[in-house]
Formats: sequence, C-alpha cells, structure tokens
Amino acid sequence: MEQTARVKLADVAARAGVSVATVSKVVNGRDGVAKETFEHVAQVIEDLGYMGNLSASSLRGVRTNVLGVLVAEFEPYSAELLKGAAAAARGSGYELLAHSGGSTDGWERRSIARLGGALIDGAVIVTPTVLEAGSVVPVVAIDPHYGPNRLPTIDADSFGGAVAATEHLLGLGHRRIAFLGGRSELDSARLREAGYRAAMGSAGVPVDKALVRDSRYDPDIAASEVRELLALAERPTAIFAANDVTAIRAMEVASELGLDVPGDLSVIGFDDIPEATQSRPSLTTVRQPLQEMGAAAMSMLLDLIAGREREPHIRMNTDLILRDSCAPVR
Amino acid sequence: MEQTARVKLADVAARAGVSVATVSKVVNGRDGVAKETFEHVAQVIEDLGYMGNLSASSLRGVRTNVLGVLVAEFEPYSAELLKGAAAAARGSGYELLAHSGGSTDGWERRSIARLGGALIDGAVIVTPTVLEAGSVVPVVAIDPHYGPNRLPTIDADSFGGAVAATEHLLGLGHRRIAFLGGRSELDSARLREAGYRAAMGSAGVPVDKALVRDSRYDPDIAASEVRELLALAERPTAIFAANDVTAIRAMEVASELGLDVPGDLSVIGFDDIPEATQSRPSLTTVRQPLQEMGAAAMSMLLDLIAGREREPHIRMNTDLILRDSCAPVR
DNA sequence: CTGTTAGCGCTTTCAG
DNA sequence: CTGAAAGCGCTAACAG
Repeated sequence: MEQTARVKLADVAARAGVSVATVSKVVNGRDGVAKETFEHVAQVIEDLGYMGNLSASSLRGVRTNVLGVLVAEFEPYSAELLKGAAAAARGSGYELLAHSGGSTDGWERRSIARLGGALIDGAVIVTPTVLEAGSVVPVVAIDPHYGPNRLPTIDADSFGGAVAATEHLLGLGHRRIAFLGGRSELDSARLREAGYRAAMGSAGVPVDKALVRDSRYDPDIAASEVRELLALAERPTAIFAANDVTAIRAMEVASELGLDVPGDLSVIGFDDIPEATQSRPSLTTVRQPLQEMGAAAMSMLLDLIAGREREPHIRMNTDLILRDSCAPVR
Repeated sequence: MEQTARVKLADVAARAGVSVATVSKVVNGRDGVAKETFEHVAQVIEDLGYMGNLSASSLRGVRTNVLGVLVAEFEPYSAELLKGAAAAARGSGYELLAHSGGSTDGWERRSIARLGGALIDGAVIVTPTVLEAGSVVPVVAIDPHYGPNRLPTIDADSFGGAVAATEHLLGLGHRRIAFLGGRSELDSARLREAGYRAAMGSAGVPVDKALVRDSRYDPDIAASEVRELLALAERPTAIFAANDVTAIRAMEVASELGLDVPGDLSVIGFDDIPEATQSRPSLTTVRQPLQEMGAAAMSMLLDLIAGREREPHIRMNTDLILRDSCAPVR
C-alpha cells in the first residue's frame, strides 16, 4: 500500500540517461531528437508510466488540449448541457474539465481566472452574468446576461416558450396564473416573464402583482414563495415557473398543503430536465433542447479556437411538452 | 474588446507597494501581516479583481480545496453520479472539478496522474479498472474492478438486480432470453451475467451460448450484436442488457428491423438513467440509485480527507422498475 | 542532435 | 512585520 510517488520528467531523464529537455521533446512529439534516442526514451516513459503534470505544463503557458465547461453548480440543467458538450467534444482531441465554482457571486470570473490563462484552452460558460468579452481564452456562453460586449452565445427562445406555456394555461380556463420568476440578471429569465405578461395581455387578463414572484431558481426560495401564494385569500389556480426545478418544488409544496396537482393547481415549468418526466405528476413544461445547446456551444468553441468564422449567436426553438401537471380550471 | 491581461500576485504587490510574499499571505489568510497592511492589500486585491491561478498554487504543492470527479466520458450514467457527488460536496468548502479522460485504456491512471499530485486534494473515480490503492491523493471508487488492493468503494447489488430482471422475463414466459453483457473487467458486469445465469439455472432454462453477447457498454457494438441476435434462426424473445444505454440502443435496432417492442421483443436494462423514462417505449430496468451513490462516494471521500474512519465499502440496493418495454411472450 | 538555462505564478522558509 | 530568494515540474530558447 505504498504511496506511489509521482514519476516526473526528471525521473525519466535520469533513468534514460538524457536531459529533461530531451524527454520533454519526446513527450510533446517535437522534432530534433534522434530516432534511436526517441525510441529509447519512449520506452522508459512507458516503463515508468510517466504522465505529464497538467499544472506544470499549463503554467509554462502552452496549450493544454483541455477545454473547460464552467458552471455554478452541477444540477440537472447544467448536467444536460454537459452531456451535450461532451458529445460534441468527442473525437476532437480535447479533454474536458468541468468546473463548478459554487454559487457565490462572480463565480464565472473566478472560474475563468483560476482555470483560464493556464489550465484550459477555451471554455463554455453556463449562465454567466458578469463576464465580458475579451477574456484570456476563447469563451462561448450558454444563456448569459447580454451586456454590450456580447460573448458568442447559445440560448433558446424563452419569450416564445413562455407565451406558449401561458397560453396553454389560459386555454385551460385559468385566469389567476402565478409567475414564479428566475434570476433577473439573466436575459432568459426576463424574457420568460415578458412572454408571460404578453400572453396575459393578449388574452385581456390583468396580471395581479401579488402573483408575480421571484425564486432566483432556488428551490428553497421557490418553496417559500409558493407557500405564500397558496395562502393567498384568492389563490392562483395555476403556476408557471421559470424553470423545472422550481416547478417541481412547487408541486411538492402544493402536495404538502393537501392540494391536488393538477386537480386544485396546475403547474408548468421550463427546461425539460430529465427529472420532469420522473416527478409525480410528470411535469408539463417548455422544452429547451439542452443537450443540443451544449453541443452547439462546444462546436462553436471548437470553431473559435480553430479560427473558423461563425455566426456568434444561435437561438434554439422551445417546445411545449404536455404531461400531467396541468388540467382545466374547475 | 481588449484582451484583459490576467492580474497576478505581482501586479497586486506593485500596486499595493508591498512584496508578493505579503500579498500571498493576505490571500491565504496567513498571519504575520499587520492589520493595516492586510486591509490595504485586501482592498487592492478587490480593486484589481485578483484571483489566484490554480495551476501555479497547486504546483507549489499545497492544498487546492478542489476535489475531482474522474470519469471516462460524461454520459448519462456518470452525469447522474456527478449530480449526486456535487450535492454531497455542496457546503463542504470544496470546489469540484470533473474530468473526462476519454475512453482510451488507462484513462483513470492518466487522469489521476495529471490532476492528482497537484490540482486536486482527492478524487471520486467512476468505474476504474487499472487503479490500485496507494495513489497520491485519497480516492474513492464507484463500481470498480476489484483487485487485491481494494479502494474504498461504492457499488450496487448487481447480482441481485440481474436475478430480479431475469426472473421477471422468465415470469412473463420468456425462455429464449439473450444477455447483452458489459465490460468484463468490471465486477458489476460480471455479477450481472452471473445473476442472469443463476436465475436461468434456477428456472431450469439452459443458457444458449449464442444468446450471450458482449457490448462493452458501447451502443455501437451493442447495435451490431443485437442485429446478429435478431437475425438468428431461433431469435430471442427477450434481451436483458447490462446497462440502459445499450438496452435503449437494442430497442432502436429492433424497431429498425420492424419488430415491435415489447410485442415481438421484450427488453430490460440496468441503471435507470433519466433516458430510460424518455425512450419509446419507456424502458423496464433495474434501478441503481445513481445520485445517492455519487453522494455516498463524495461523502466517503470527504471523510477520508478529514481523517474520519469509514466502512470502506458501501453496497446499495437495486430495484426492478417496471415500465413498458416488456410483455408476456406470445 | 543534445543539454543548459531561464522562467511561468505562486508559497514558504529565512533573514532583515 | 516584511521582503528576498528558492523552487514546484515543465517548456523553449539558446548554446554546445
């Protein structure tokens, strides 16, 4: 059970009877090494099981052949994006490093700074809000906040999706429809609220201020907001939540309160994460093609790095997916 | 669109009029710095938006407060584990770095070597086959190959699950039940085959060698094996696949061949990845509690790092989840 | 073709 | 309390 010491370049050099520089050249396939030496060193590398140290070589400032996927947390939404990004990276010759910086403010800057100038050659960043163009490495953003300096971006049609969701509820006869908003720093979240308001407006249904809440996409905040909503004298008959995690949490709260979903309360979400099919009842939601979005972002990043020109913004369509969490108002 | 140069320790030092050593102490909260200096430097750090460079500090050989989750690929199975691991790490003060080393042989050694001695303080490794205890940092394995030097391990009851799956098919009247195996280097894969054989044996149904195939958990290999199986003169009426991805692929192949699932062919999988509920028909499968397994592994790793004693092996239960991909033989 | 050398950004003795 | 200096493992000039 010996602590296997890491074998380093110097160990290989010593064993092979050459200098570290030569070993480095062999490792990196640089030329300027005699065929014989090359083969001998390669053999020693094999024997010793030498593997480069990422930190060291990245510090020296060379390409690492590693791409980053930077997220605040590994939750269902980002996990789907990650699957898609990984699929797109497969066969590209790049390894993937996914980093969760924690949900503290400014995690995206922190992540990119800590990994950027060194560890990774480029990154896909999920829902960044404080990041501007001009960072150290090429970056593609998924569902960011739009600043004046837009990053290359992938997002989905949040407005259209929200309109569709709201119209669906309206079509079921609902009038007291609550909106459980997301993080207002994100354009997508604002567009979902805008879509909700637009659809309500078109239907001539006034929006009751008391029914518009904010969850910051946090299930716990969502739970307490929903508890308040459902305690209202005139409580909503439907809730449109700006993402699935909070929608699912809303259904749980309703159940705890003895309300039947969808009998007493219809709930509709946004995203279509895998959990939406597994909840009880299964969640009617607006689908974003998350895996495809992740793949599109990665492929855009690959193009950027290779210097290929690309349309800097791709917007994906959203679809209303009908499941079991909505019913006609009664 | 200026390329924002990375601000480094030296920049802060220059701006604050102190030495890099002092800044380093402030950054790391070491003491031996006058309160006034500390505050001044802290202010400059804030102003400049300084963020440490992971590579550099890790290279110097200190704790990074980063934990790794090492996988071959980010596919549905590992993504679920990752979600669970992330949930368990939340609030622990550690950041997470998930690395996909690519499916080349020995990826786990490569990953651990490249990140291990430096970037990360510990790791959860998913389905490692060549890794032994005694690596540079604490490691917990999920579903590994058991060697004599067992790593601390999380796995699920593959044998029991396989027995349940096979008995289910037997109970539906199937006799020609094919087994689509996984990677035989993994104990779990071998145990699934053993469970299949045991259940067949108990039922007195001989196992036809032609019906036992190997997919290495690769959907493409699975597809071609299934095509062969279904071309057999006496083709199987049911397939038990050792994981869900290959089971889903098997259903697709059957459809392409004009066979109805479950009418003409019953299919049962293993894992219960989210995709199992989304396939058509939805997949009957043996559920492993993947997110819980990821969480258990992470919590074990945290304990290991903190020096807390732990049972070195946790085995989770599996459950048969009935969906729509199996029917009585006709 | 091969080896020597100078750092990459950071932390940590060890003097001042 | 503060700073100068040594090095972590590696790569890239530059000499030999």
